[in-house]
Parts: sequence; C-alpha cells; structure tokens
Amino acid sequence: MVRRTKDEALETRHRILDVAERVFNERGVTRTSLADIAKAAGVTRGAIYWHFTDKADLFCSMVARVTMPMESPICQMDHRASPDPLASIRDMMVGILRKSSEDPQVRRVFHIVFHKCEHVDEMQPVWQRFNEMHAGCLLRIEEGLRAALTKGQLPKTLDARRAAFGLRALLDGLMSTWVMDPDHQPQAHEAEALIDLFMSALHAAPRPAQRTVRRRVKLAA
Amino acid sequence: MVRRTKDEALETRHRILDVAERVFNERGVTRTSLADIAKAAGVTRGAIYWHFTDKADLFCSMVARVTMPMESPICQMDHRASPDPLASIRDMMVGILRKSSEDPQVRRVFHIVFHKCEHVDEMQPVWQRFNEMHAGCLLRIEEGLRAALTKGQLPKTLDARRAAFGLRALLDGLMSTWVMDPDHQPQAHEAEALIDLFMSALHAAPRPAQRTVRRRVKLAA
DNA sequence: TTGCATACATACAAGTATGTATGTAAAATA
DNA sequence: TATTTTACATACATACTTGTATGTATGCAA
Repeated sequence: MVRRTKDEALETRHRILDVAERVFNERGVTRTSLADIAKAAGVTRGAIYWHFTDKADLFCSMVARVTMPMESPICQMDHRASPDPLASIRDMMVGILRKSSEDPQVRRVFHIVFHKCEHVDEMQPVWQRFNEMHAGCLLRIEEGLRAALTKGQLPKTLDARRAAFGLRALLDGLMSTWVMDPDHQPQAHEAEALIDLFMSALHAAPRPAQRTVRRRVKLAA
Repeated sequence: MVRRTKDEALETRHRILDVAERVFNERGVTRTSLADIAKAAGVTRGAIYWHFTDKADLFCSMVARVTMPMESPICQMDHRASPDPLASIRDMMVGILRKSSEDPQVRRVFHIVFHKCEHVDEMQPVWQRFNEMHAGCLLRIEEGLRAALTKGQLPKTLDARRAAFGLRALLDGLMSTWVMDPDHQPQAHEAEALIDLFMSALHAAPRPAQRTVRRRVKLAA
C-alpha cells in the first residue's frame, strides 16, 4: 500500500471520524467494532490504531470535533452586559434550538451521545464537557434573569434560580424531542414561539397564593 | 445443588432482576456480562438462561417490572372529564415529577434507560413502550388544554398543541436533570412551583405582536 | 414409590473483538 | 541520494462472552 502524504493522512483521519459518526449513529457504539468502521472507511484497523489509541479515543475525538449549540458564540455572551437581558436570553435559547435542529452533524452527534452510547467512565471527557455545557447554560440564564430583575424587566418576586432551571429544562426537553426523531425537522418559527410563550410566564410570576384550591390527588400507584 | 421449590425459583428470578438493575446502573449494560450478574446474584449463568432467553430478554424484563411515572393512574386520567382541566393537568405533571424523583427504583431504571444502555433494536419493546408513554403524555396534556380552552380557562389565541409540546418538554427536561444526578433529591415543593410558574404562561398567551423589536443575532458559529 | 418435569450447575464449542507486533513502501529529511 | 520516519496493512495471540449441551438432584404428581 502506498504511503500517504501528510494531507492525505489527515484526510484519512477525517474519513474515519466521518464514518464512525455515521455507523455509530446507525448501529450504536458498542455494537460496531473497529473492524466495521475500518471496512466502511476503506482502511484496515491498522489505520485506526495509528490515528487513535483506542475505541474510546476515537469516540471522544469524534465528539470533540463538533461545536455543540451551547458552546457556540451565541451562548457565550454575558446577558448582564446587554441593555435588554431578557431579549438576550431569548436570542440565546432560540439560537441553541435552531442550531440543534438545523445542523445535521450536531443532530447526529447528539443522537449518538444521548441514545447510542453508554455513559461509562472511559468516555469521561465527553460527559464532563456536556456537564459543563449544561451547567454553563444554566448559569448564564440565571445571570441574565438577575440582570433583568435589577433592570425592572421582571417582577421582584420571581425566583431567578428556579426560573432559570425551568427554562433550561424546557431547552433540554425540546432538544431531546427534536433530536430523538431523526427525520423530524421543526420549522424555525416553532422554537421562537415556544420560547416566547414560556418566557412570558416570568412576567406573570407574582402569584404567591393560588387562585383555586388544588384538589389533592392520591399518589398511590 | 438442591432443587428449589416454585416460590424459591421465583425469588431467584427476582433476585437476578434486582441484581441486574443494580449492576447495570453501576457499570452500564454492555459492560456487564451475564457472568457478572450471575456472580453478583449468587447463581451461575445457567440460572439466568433458565429464567430468561437472552440478555436482551433479561434487560427488557427488568424494565417491564416497574411502572413508570407516566403510566401510573395519575397520568391515565382524562382531563376533559375534569371540572378544572388546568388543575388536572397540573396535578398530573406534579405527580409524574414526584414519582420520578422519589421512587428509587424508578430513578435507577430511568438512569439505566437514558444513560447506561444503547437504543438498539434488540431492546425494541422497551423503546416502543417509552415512546408510547411519551406520546400518550403529550396527547393527554393537549386534550386537557383544549378542554380548558372550551371552558374559557385559557385565552382563545393559545395554540394548544404547541403549549402541550412545551409543557411535556419541560417535564422531560426536569426529569432528565433530576434523574441524571443520582444523589440529588429535589424537594417536592420545587416541582410544584416550577409547574405553576410555567403554566401561568398559558394565561398570558395573547400577545400576537412582540412588545419590543427583537435584536437580530447572527448565527455564524 | 415411581416417574417426570423442574431448577438449576457444569462443561464445552465457537465466534468475536481487542491489542500488539511486525512488515513495508513511500514521503520527508539530511 | 541515503536514511529515517510516516502511514498504514497484515498477522497473531489472547481474552471474553455467548449459546448450548449435558448432568443432576430434587419437588411434585400419579
């Protein structure tokens, strides 16, 4: 076999990662052997072991390639610096949802990470990164909400931490649902409408006493 | 080895399932062999192959044992029959969250299903069941919202489908976050407060034109 | 009490994935 | 141009894991 030039080697590496992304997505991570990936990429396992130390290393490298929606510049901005923190938060959330649903590579990797692999310790860098993304997103929303509170954009009775927690949960749920179904492509308008709808809840916050007496429901299974 | 009576055999079966639940949760499904489970259960692989045809069968049986929060009676009620559909939806969502966060077995199985196994076709019955749970939950929320609309509990401009989709996403996100962290036990009040907060958004719905002009944000990564 | 089915344990066969060691031809380098 | 790396391919040894086949002692039924 002909020895490849440096550029060609890099291309081989990319091809392996591309193929891994596709095959992991189709068959799951553990069910696909390195031989499967090698075959699909038109190389042998030798090539994989040359570029990556391990299957876990290959997996982590595959994930590390892509910039996740919560890591994109839209999500790194400090809402406290914005003249309109609420609008800033909204734009961030819409941006995250848009990238999650429109970028096919992001969708594939999300699908693999959430449904086609197991969260075991050998891929720890990936989980750590996702946890940091998750925590960072919550932090920025909360910061933004506090800024909105001080600017008088929101009622003083609003619990910023709780509201931020809820907004992030909404984000998680929407991303999960839209990514789970591989061929469902939500229209861009839908994400905006949903975010706007639920952010409007923050304005209605000051209702310490409920308007109706809740019916108590037995929890017996 | 002594032959067991029928009750003892049933107990063996339960013990195998209990152990599988624990070990799958700790080490992940694919990383634990049937030999591991057998050893931890104090039996041999023979016992496992007697009670279950397969590892996939064992896994599915383990999941099938438990009633998921979305399958409990609280979630099967038809909100359309309620005099207060909104309160009924609220109670359902709070009930789901409560059971998800309080029942340790539910937490373990959720954790396994979402983070410690791969969604491959050999466990299809499990995924099918979860999909049906998911779809059924959305359906019931939407039905309830429509009933609330006809009863005048909500503004006529509210998009019931969209709102239901958002509420379920909120549920998903909260469950995911609370289940992911194995030793985080949210206080019961928190779930109620979050549901109340975001359900209040539905009342504020009729805002066809946004109050401020949105700053357009570039999406370039 | 005999006989059969049960509830496992034990033993065996075979595939499969992994990691490593080695081979090799061309690119890079001096 | 000679030498050294590089970028793989090939070959091999090993360790698991699974599935099945078989053994076996006992509960249970007739």
